[in-house]
Amino acid sequence: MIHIAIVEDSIDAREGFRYLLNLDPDIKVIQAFESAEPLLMQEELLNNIDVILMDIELPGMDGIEATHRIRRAYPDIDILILTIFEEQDKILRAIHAGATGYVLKNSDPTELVSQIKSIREGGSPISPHVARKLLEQMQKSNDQQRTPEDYQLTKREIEICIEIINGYTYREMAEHLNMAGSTAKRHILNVYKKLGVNSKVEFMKKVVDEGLFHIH
Amino acid sequence: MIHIAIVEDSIDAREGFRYLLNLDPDIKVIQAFESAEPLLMQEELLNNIDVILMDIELPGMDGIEATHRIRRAYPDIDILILTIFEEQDKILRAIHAGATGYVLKNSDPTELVSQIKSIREGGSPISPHVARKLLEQMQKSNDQQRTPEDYQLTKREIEICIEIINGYTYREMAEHLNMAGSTAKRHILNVYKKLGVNSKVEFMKKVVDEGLFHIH
DNA sequence: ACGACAATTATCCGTTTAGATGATATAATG
DNA sequence: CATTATATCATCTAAACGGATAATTGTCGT
Repeated sequence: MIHIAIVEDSIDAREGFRYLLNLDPDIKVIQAFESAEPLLMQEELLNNIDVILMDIELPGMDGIEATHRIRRAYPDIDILILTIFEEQDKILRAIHAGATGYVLKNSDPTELVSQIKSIREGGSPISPHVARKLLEQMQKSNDQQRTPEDYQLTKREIEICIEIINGYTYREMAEHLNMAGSTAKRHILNVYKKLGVNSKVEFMKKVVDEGLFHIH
Repeated sequence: MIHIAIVEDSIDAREGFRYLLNLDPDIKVIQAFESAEPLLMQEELLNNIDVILMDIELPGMDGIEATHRIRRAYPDIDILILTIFEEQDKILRAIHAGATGYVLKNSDPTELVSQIKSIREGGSPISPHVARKLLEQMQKSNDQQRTPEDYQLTKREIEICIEIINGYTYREMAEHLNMAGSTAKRHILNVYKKLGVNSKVEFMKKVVDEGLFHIH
């Protein structure tokens, strides 16, 4: 039996979902809310539900913020975003807030039950248009990735780059790599020329922008 | 009419998909291949198909590499990965290679037609288990994000931080913000104390690591 | 053998930083 | 009212940095 709470400000949608879901013998809608705050205060309820259907636009706290708070306090609850919004911005924020799925309200409502069941089986239902936005986001960030080879950095220069990224001074990196400070500097300046930058900070920026060297 | 090519090494699966898809009046399977290389050489074919169903494990070039090459040369072709693999690694590589969708072979085969049609309508069908892996990936990297507020940076200090990130010197940022260079410095050093760093480079590293300030 | 490049070191110069110290003014807090 | 935090400016020092120039060594390919 899957226990469900609904947070949805439109009474029609709210009661529609409640009715639809209760038709399934494996699902029980415990309570439906028109805003997030009342749900957040029901501690004993939150300890006994499995899935929350969450709208984004709500009076008071929005569904993304609510998702964030609930997931932090009750990591076992799965939250399925159910909304009309398909802006990349909202989608990403919802996912970062910890949403388990993101379904558009214009989807086939009869599929909602199978989507909820799929959540309990370890899946994350995502409407195709939402998924497209996600993929585009992931592909975009990967578009103009560069590598040290693209700039024809030499072995030694690459070592130096890593030292810079780790915040060392000329002297320190020279010690680590067994060379004179002046040599370390020579290499760095060559790297600057090759990358077209003029300082460590610009260098760092370029490294981050282009994903040169995988930091962390 | 949606024109389709299939790349799938198992003859049973290949002919099964071909049969299944040809049942739909809006879909026509132009050709089915058992490996990627023959498809890549059919230039005139590639100029006339809309969607490719692509397996990952193939004799010779794998489906991910094939996806990469096709997408680079024919960006208008949508590629739907259709595979048994649900490892995060393969999923991510396929997406970075430019896949438009990623469906598991154990999905309901009768849904394949609607998934292909959803692609042509700008969607990206993704099996729920695959989507879960994607969301987990996106959420993981977002775990220990910090904000300027977490370090109680003041308005002025935040302005200074942005100047640093943009690579300006004390003097330059002082001009931009209408203050003396010494004041700019004063602020920076305060920021360093609050963040626990000792130089611009360490500052940059922290900003990158913790996602303080959204660069770009 | 020659040239091109990588790697190494050094020196000089002016600028920029980090760090310390001190001072003033204003707003918020207790 | 006293205290604290913020914002402002100045001065000083030592270290680090960016830029230019020059020289030596080894390797690789032509």
